[in-house]
Amino acid sequence: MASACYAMTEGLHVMLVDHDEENAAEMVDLLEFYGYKVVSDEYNELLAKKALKEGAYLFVKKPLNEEIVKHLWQFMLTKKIQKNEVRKESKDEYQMNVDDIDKDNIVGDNEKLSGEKNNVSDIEEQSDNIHEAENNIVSNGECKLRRKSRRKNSKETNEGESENTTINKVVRQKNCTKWTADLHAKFMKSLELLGEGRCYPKQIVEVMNVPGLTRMQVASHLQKCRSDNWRSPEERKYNRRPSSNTSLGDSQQKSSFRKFGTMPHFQKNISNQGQRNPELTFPTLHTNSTFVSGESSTQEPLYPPQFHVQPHHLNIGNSFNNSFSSISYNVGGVIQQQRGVSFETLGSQQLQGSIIGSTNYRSDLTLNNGDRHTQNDYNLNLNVPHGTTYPGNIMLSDIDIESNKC
DNA sequence: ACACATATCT
DNA sequence: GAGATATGTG
Repeated sequence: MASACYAMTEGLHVMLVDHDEENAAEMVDLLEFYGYKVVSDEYNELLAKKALKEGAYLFVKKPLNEEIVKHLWQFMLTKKIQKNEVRKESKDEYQMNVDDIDKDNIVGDNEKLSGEKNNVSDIEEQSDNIHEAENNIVSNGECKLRRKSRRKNSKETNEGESENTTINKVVRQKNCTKWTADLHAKFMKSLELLGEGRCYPKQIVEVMNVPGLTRMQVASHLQKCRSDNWRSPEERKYNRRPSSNTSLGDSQQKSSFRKFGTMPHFQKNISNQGQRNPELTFPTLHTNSTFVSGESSTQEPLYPPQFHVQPHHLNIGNSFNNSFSSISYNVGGVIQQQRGVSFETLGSQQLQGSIIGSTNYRSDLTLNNGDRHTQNDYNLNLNVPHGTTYPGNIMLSDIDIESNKC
């Protein structure tokens, strides 16, 4: 290899963006000559800016000369060290590494660079350790370890990044689903359609029919909603949950009601409600004006699907309408709901209109009509006008530029 | 093996 | 705090 620092460059990827195909081809040759993996893309300024925003280390203005290309790795390494130091909060080590890499000295210390490279592939090593552990354990933990391994493999497959295995092992940032108001509304609508006892993440995903949305994401969102007593994100934002509702802490409360695998049945929970341990009685939320329904004990609102977790929300009747109504009337930070309003008559269309009218909904959005969320719904909207001039056309990164970080 | 609920992490 | 990921369970 042409460079003495190949050990450092071989794991690096350079995204080359150049509208001049001839020049791009030359640059690819040059970069590859020095051991960089080149990810060549068509001229795409949006992608370029996005990559920088997402963490690309360098954006070099062309024309590139050989010296720049030859030592791109140093800039990347410096940035990586800095990033690691921020994590470790170890200023001493940081200074040592920076000192070791004399910026005036083009050729770095191969041994130290190799060590740094090992840091880059920490994840690979951890992965190997897992496999080692699996091989060594033959007891009851074997099944669990297998499962762990399977999950791991499955995850890698699902990420759909099989084309570039090197990037796969380094890049772990995932797309971060933004639960926008409309997406959440669609989520809630799905719950309504599924009905009590059928609100499982898998079913919800299917009903929502949002491309790219996974069961895990829905499950996570479901968990969030449940943990906050089925209040919409907007509602949660402006109406804090009373902290003095119970003598038990949240964790204790949750563990007290942990039931795995199956969802509770509506009737069963109603009949059991009066027999619950008084210590486990849940607070009522309607005193916080976030929700209004009949005030009698038999008409306490129910926030499905997890009745056993939120028994204090039980309501015999159209529970979902109540739940949705709560959302409708509390978005935008203003509680508009009035006591005594009957939500039994609120249909989904009313719900939809209410939400759209008070938030930033897209006017063309309709719930559960197969409306596709394009990639832009989940990725950054850079909104960069065509023709914007950028400082250069080569970026060096060790992250997945297609992913959004939380 | 799978999906779930919950805990924990980022 | 939101969302992703890990863990334990049925």
